[in-house]
Amino acid sequence: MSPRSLSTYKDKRDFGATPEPAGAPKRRGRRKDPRFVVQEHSATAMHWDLRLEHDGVLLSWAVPKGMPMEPKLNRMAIRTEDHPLEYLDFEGEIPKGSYGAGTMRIWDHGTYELEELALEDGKVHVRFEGERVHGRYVLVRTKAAKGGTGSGQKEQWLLRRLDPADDPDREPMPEHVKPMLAKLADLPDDPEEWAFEVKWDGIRAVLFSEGGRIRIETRNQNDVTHMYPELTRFGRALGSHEVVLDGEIVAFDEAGKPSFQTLQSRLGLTSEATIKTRSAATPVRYLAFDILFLDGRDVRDLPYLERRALLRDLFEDTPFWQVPNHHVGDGEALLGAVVEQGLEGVMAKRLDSTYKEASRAGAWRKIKRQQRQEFVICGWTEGDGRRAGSIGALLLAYYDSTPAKAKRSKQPQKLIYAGSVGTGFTDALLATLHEELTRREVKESPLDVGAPDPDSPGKWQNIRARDRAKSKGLDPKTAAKAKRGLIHYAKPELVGEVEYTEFTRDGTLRHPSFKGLRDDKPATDVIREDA
DNA sequence: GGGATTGCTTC
DNA sequence: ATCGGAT
DNA sequence: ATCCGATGAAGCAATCCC
Repeated sequence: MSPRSLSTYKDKRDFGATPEPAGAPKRRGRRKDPRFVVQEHSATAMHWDLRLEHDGVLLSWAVPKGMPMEPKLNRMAIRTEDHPLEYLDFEGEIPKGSYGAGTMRIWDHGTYELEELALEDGKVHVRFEGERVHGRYVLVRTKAAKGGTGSGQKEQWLLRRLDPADDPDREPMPEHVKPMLAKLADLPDDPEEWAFEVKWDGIRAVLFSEGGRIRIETRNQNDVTHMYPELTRFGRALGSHEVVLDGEIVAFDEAGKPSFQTLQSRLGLTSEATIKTRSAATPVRYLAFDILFLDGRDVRDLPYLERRALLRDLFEDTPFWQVPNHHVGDGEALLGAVVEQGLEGVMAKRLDSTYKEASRAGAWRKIKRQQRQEFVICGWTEGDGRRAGSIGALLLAYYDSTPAKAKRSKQPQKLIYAGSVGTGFTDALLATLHEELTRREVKESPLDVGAPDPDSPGKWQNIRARDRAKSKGLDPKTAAKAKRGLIHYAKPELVGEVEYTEFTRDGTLRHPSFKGLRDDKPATDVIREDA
């Protein structure tokens, strides 16, 4: 790489195809201070190009993560070929197939003062006077590159800011965030104090973006960035902004409805190939509903509405990332629409609330569209831990037809398994249930369809018994046997009311919770009511 | 190789 | 996820 | 207000096992 010659620059380009300037080395004008430019270059990989006017050309480095804005932070910089001076003003689209194809935008420009320039020694000290960058910086060639052989090898440098950050109040971006939580509740009585959003049935995801690159964490701070390649380009859309967003990763079914079930084929993937095919078959969308950090400012202390305003202006919606709407005041209308469309529910957020990490204290509420109906109790699983000797969960079922219909069609009623419920009872109720069910215990399963079958494997067997068996030192085989004894059946006489969100594809209840025994309805009248 | 089981994560 | 109970 | 430990369904990955 020889300075003052643009041969490398020209060799790499076809000036019939690219809008980039052809240029030639120029003699220094009367200009006092040399100029510099930082261009944001969305090419194969997002990066920034730093160029310094010197000796009739632009000395150039590609900086993958952009200009460091605070001291002590090293950013990698790859020395690239000198560019012509005209490139100081270049902005535009480099067409596909050309060298450096992609969008080039001027991120900052200005003048700089040269304090030291020793390219041979791998050392450049400058003081930038730009719009975004001002201060002293140093570029140092790394030892690794120095020892490298061959002139064609790219030189690796480090770019570092020497002066304190321009903004003394600048805060570091948080590395992890525990998402704020919502309390299950009804619509607030003072709706004018609240904003309402759709509750999206996906997975909670905090998105960090820095230097055009994103990182996505689940609510438990698990890194799932690589599981959603279709979101990678969101980083480019955010450019050099440093941001932390809170939102939801959502998949949509054929009908265009958000569907957790659909999303599930995207969860827990590790194989690169599988991720690729699944992301193509079932792409997800990132719905950003909050912003927690922006360009050196922790905005979690701003009230909800102000955060929403920042968020709305941060990027343009695409099919892959969007800012879903919020509605101030009218929660009932939104809830009505949500129910009508079969969505999961509504979030209510206090207009004046700040973002409180991991807090479920009530500034956010979730109002869920719950289903509830009666089910026949057909048995139970034995409990564990403090439930030992009592009930773990109740086996639930419903009849496929009413007694009248069964009579007309001369088909006997069939009991259909509907999953089990293991929460919602007080200790007292648990005791009552245990007694009532024990009194009705039978050997054979009363279930006709989807019945838990101890002799064939199935997920219904997935009860905590295996854990208990293990803690007793039993081998897995014995544990498997052991758990067969942990299901008890009962005459299908008791009727209980259960709240749930929906039936799964397999016909069992999602998020079931027990609401109480009902004795005002004969068991044989219990049918599925949701469809 | 493939089915069953277990582990872990999401909700 | 939901829930009850303990802290 | 928060935490803890019971419990639910479902999917993928790793391992077990024949």
